[in-house]
Amino acid sequence: MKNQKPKYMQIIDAAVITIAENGYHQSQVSKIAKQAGVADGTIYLYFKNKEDILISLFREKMGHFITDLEEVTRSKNTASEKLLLLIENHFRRLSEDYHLAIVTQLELRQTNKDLRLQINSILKGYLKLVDKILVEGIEKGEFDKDLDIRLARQMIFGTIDETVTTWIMNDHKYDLVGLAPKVHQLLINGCGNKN
Amino acid sequence: MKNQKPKYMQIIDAAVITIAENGYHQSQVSKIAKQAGVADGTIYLYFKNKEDILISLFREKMGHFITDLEEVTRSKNTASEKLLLLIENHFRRLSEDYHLAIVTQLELRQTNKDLRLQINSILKGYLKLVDKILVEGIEKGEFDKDLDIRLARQMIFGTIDETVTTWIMNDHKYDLVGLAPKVHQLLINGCGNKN
Amino acid sequence: MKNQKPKYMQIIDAAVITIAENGYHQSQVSKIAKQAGVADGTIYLYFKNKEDILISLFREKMGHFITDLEEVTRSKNTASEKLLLLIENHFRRLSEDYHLAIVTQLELRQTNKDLRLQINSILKGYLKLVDKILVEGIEKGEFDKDLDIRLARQMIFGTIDETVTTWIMNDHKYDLVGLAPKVHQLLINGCGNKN
Amino acid sequence: MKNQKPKYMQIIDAAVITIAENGYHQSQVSKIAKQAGVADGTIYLYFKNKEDILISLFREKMGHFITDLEEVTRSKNTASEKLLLLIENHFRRLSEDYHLAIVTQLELRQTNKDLRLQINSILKGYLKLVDKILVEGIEKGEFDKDLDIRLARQMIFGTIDETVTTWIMNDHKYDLVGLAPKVHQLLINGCGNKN
DNA sequence: AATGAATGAGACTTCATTCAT
DNA sequence: TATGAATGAAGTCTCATTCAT
Repeated sequence: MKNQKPKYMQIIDAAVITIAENGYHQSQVSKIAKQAGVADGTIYLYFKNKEDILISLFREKMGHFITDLEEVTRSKNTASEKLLLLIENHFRRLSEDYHLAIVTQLELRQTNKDLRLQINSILKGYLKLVDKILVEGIEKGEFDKDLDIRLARQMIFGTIDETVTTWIMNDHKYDLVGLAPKVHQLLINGCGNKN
Repeated sequence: MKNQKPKYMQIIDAAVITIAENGYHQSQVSKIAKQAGVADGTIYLYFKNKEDILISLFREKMGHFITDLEEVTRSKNTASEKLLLLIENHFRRLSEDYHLAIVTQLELRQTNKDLRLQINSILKGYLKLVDKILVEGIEKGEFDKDLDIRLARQMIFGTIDETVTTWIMNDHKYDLVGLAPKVHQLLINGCGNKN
Repeated sequence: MKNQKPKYMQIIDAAVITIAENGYHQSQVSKIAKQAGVADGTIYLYFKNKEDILISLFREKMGHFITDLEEVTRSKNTASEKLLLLIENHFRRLSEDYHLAIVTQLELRQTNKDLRLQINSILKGYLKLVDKILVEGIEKGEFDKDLDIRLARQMIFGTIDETVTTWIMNDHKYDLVGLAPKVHQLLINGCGNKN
Repeated sequence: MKNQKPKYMQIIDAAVITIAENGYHQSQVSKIAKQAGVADGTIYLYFKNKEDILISLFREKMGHFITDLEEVTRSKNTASEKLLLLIENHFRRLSEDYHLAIVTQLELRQTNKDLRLQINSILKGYLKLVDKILVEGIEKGEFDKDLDIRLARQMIFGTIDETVTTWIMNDHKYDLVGLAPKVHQLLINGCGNKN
């Protein structure tokens, strides 16, 4: 693990709260520092610059998430079951940390192209996991053998992402995790073997 | 040689090019004005402020698009055919105007919440059209009668959106329109009547 | 008379209204033009620049006023009576045109030094009239023969001016003209106990 | 070599000099900052905005002045003597700081209504002191028992103010403080012949 | 004479980052 | 390590004035 020092995570957690509550453009370094209970300058002892806070935030929070997902899905036998677990975990994770959900779904997208490229590279792990499940499903005959993996992955990720974003935009007033089975069914139908 | 385009559209087109080429945060009003071939102050004869350029841009470009889609889909009989037309048109529209694609998929999302709320309200027309197709499909027995329309809509929009974004992130090096039938098949399977 | 063309006075009157209602800094040339019912550019056919409108405004409105005062005071025999007439006329004039009062007492003072120097030179005629009354009063034995004319003039003008300004600042909610006799008495007698 | 003055007063003093020498409208924040020997941004660590500099300037410079006047006049027994002290101190204060005199008499009056309202509220203390002297003078029989206090106050303030402004407009080429006794005499006795 | 669309210079303010302590 | 006062670059918008019609 990169940095076990308390202040490092302290600042990242402060950034999540600050950004969720004030929005990305109203989250000045000084505001994050105050939330973290450190001086402005201290931030720069732990992060190269402001962008580095955001990338680190995403890496720490989503990196663990992806590792967890890999472990969890290993326990299931079928691709379909793995996909359900993935969706459920994804939804649960963001349901449990509403601040983080706002930050990753809404606020972190207001950043420039460079930052988003770096975020995408972190997301690659997630997409690779989806691909692995798809390949396995095809091999096992659960999914259509002519399935275009790239498109299927985009459908799965796009649907999950859009579902979460809509949930946030509606002030998370309904149960997100409860939607998992239905979303799973939709996606399985999409990938499914028609015959 | 006078430019016959009214200044209003001239400035919007200049904004699309400038933002696509320089990124949202590097598209100063002065840069847009220079691209449009007008003085900085002229911008403010046609737009209330910078944000107004962006909202107008989206409304002009996407508003027409939605109206067009409504007309085009009317010509087809089945919901499935309508959905295919919708996907094809969406892909074609953004394929044909790569600058616009970058702006709507990447750059316009870096804006503040207010602006995105306005953009979302314009998008409502698109989402309503998707809903209409879904309802029709269910009534005609093409789609599962227990289909959750909101989730299906999120799948359709999320998949299309993610497909376009990925295409742009990969520097549009493959044919987007050509993907339409396969994307359509994936989505139809998802919504489809299983029995 | 300098300019008898209707538009000239039309623009000056529009300037008085616009400045009185919106304040000096919110009275753009375009706003004055709209109030006058002419195009922006037309203003520049009658005035060299914006400052010229203000100077002309002051000259037209106050120039006549000073000429009038000279005539009116000629009818009286004593300096004291002349001073009373001067005060009464000054107060009446501004009471009758509240817009003009606001403009000359408050708004026109927010201008730069150059403009105020020109305004002061117009005011010279007024101050000369006061001086003439003072000299006459001394010669006739009404006033102290050792009176410092410059200081006395500053007292008279300063007192009148301050009285009008205070009246405006209090939203002209009391009768200004009615104060004339008392102000006159003060100036003639001062605060002193005569016995 | 560090400047020991706290930055707050350093900036206010710089503003007085800058405004006196360049005029209000040519006193950009950057010019004041340069005069103060600080960076532009530093201004905003001590003042909310540009207007706040001016209000603070007036409060610091005139607030103390009014407090001083209250103390000084307490040492005298008669209202007449107190008035003389007030005039002398007023004149001396502005004679000694010519820059400040220009700023308060000419430049600060070119500001918008909001700012002037705030300035007026600071001036209230001065006017109250005048009122106190007048009341005392009436009670002691020095002044006419029928004296209209509001008008008398306007005469006193108006005369003093006009005298200072005229002195500045004449490039302070004569001794202002030396005028105090005569101004005092005028105000006490008026223009009238005492015989 | 009259129009009014177009011009473009100019300034306040913010905030990521630094560095002396 | 930690601080936080100080920095200074950079951009949106206004509005007096012009000039082609």
